[in-house]
Amino acid sequence: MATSTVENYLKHILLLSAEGEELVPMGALAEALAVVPGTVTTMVKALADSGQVEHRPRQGVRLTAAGRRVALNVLRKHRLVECFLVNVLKMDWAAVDTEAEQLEHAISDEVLDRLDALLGHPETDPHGDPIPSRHGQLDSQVYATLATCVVEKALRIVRITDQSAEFLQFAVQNGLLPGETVRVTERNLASGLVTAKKITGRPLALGLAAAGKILVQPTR
Amino acid sequence: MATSTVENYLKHILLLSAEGEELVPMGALAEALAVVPGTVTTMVKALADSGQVEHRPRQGVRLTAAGRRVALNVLRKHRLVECFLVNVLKMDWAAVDTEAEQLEHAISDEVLDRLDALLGHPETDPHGDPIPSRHGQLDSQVYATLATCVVEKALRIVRITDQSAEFLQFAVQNGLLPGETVRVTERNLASGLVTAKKITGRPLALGLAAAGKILVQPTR
DNA sequence: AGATTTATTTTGACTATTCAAAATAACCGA
DNA sequence: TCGGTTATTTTGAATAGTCAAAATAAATCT
Ligand SMILES: [Mn+2]
Ligand SMILES: [Mn+2]
Ligand SMILES: [Mn+2]
Ligand SMILES: [Mn+2]
Repeated sequence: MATSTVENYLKHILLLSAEGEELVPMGALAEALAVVPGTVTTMVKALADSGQVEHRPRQGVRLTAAGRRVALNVLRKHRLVECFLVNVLKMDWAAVDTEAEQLEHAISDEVLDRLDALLGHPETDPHGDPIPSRHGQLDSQVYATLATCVVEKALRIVRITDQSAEFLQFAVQNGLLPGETVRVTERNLASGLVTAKKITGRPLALGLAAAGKILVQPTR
Repeated sequence: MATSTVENYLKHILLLSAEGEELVPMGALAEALAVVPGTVTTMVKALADSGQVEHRPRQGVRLTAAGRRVALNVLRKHRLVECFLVNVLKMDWAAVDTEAEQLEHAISDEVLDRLDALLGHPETDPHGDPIPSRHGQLDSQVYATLATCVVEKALRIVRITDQSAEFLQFAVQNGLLPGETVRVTERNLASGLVTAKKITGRPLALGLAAAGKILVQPTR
């Protein structure tokens, strides 16, 4: 029923509202969807009429329960498709987001379930992003990032939160992949510079913004 | 570039022009696409403007070389996706056409190539329909059907030319699948009745129209 | 408070795709 | 050759989604 435009709006509202409550500003949504703000206002009013979102004029949007259900299903498709593309078709880690952006609207729930089984019910996609369960549960654990973690401690990378091919390529080239172990050796808030080191490797310098996109966890 | 609407128009024109030359009547196209004839006239004129088809007013449409290239690529996607759904995901033979109808517009050429390799470069889809090659070659062999074949001779089913779930379910239930061997024991043009028999099985009666949808080949 | 900047909404217009219904052309039998 | 099907095209209108630019409200800064 929902067009792929509607699915994209709902998915991005979900993604931009980190956990549940918050109102997503219209401008942020416009930027995420690459449309002008006026377009978002128009569409959001339509989505509100169909009961998928709540629109607080001048403040932002938030998903209704119905809208959230749709959004989670689309997100589940997106991430499972990425798993399939990487694990089965051996596609480039950095390229699959673009592919999944289309496929998430084209696969049925039936295909979704079979893909899920084929892949062995994965819990995260290739970038470490959690896959919503078939019943709409989404892991919302908060992780430290290379910009906020303790210094001089070995940490496991769990997730890369930037889907752009450019950033992902940078990550691959420097071995910053989910599962790898790193240690921040230096962090200078003033200069905005973070230095990280993999167990076996030369020190790597990156800016605070980039460091903040790499989520880590204590190694157990 | 081409929207999925455009891709569907081109694909159906290809399908309706059996081999190359013939003009496809506007009405036939309208029926295949499940839109009213006026819509087809409008769209076909637009497709002609963009150089994908040639429109002979009051006579029909035909693909240009450019349009044919697009159509073959979509058809290749459709049929390879069907192979994937049946062979890898073990989906119902009768249901995959509907799924592929969407997926054919969502997968990239890159994914297409990898699927093709994963499947071992199949030559036909699960219904026996030939898969266009990566370079646009489409097998156009003409086969006999249960409505036209010689009587009392063992023949191998090579293809079922009706994508509807209804007909395909009927075919499965009676074991009329590509690869199976059948023999027409009786054919009465006047009554429009054909009786076929599998090696191991009771005689099966079907109408001429249905019989014409089952393509066969001499067993070698 | 008053002026300025910034975010959001409105307005008017455009593209793509579709339908209903009326107009027209082509074909066909008598 | 005329009148009646039948197929196709036209016309007018609708829906979904989008943009540019102007209007407005809210927030921020003297
Ligand atoms: Mn998408
Ligand atoms: Mn991802
Ligand atoms: Mn299609
Ligand atoms: Mn098929």
